[in-house]
Amino acid sequence: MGASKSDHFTEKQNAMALMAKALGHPARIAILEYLLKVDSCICGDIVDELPLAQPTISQHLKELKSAGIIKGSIEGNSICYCINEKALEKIQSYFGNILKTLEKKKSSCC
Amino acid sequence: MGASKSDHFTEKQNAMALMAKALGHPARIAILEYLLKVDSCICGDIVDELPLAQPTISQHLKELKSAGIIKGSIEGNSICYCINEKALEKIQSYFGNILKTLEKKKSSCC
DNA sequence: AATATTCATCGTAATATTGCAATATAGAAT
DNA sequence: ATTCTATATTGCAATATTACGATGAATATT
Repeated sequence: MGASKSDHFTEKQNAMALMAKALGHPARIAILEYLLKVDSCICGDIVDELPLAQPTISQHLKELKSAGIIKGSIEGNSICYCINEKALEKIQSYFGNILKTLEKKKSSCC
Repeated sequence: MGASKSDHFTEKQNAMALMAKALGHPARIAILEYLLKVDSCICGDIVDELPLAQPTISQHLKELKSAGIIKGSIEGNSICYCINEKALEKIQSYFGNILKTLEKKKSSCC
């Protein structure tokens, strides 16, 4: 196999999994952090920052974009990619809710 | 290939990617949510809750555990898995910091 | 002790991911 | 127009993931 049975889960579950998956690679985490460091838009090249070839980075950017983690596009000769705040806010609130629920329960086990 | 070049990235980046990757599948998100719903420990069977075969779920649990998202083990004839609060707190604070930095910058683009 | 129950592991097939070289594309600069 | 520069796309090889049937190990139940 290798294909996940996404039709059996809820929209929300699939959406969260998609974003998590996009962030499930150190290169893509590094890209996110670089986008954060270099103000919002990268008008330089990420390629020099990461130990990966240009096509590989381009692919990672594509994945991050299709997952909604980043947004933007090329503009002439320079990219204009930046972090999609809303996506991160969704992640933040998702885990925030889980943690809130966990604290309420305070069940002792494990 | 298919193997990620994790040695080129920082410990923190690899750690975050690992946790994100573990959550990058709807079944594992569903397991997390089920663990939350059923108090801390599942002493019943998740298998009946999810549309997946028992070996598959066992595998997903293993992955979640090795990523540190959940903890516990079997006890006699029943499992005792529960959410590892600390892992979720790490995720929460990671994205919290990013969002905080983003707000400070408030650069308009894209 | 024999059987049932519950979860883990093994083996394996189908598919996805990762990474790069080669190539394509598109705007900028000359 | 041609060349340069920066990014995307394609094609491919190596490896990882997902899923399940079959089997194994350990504890309960009878």
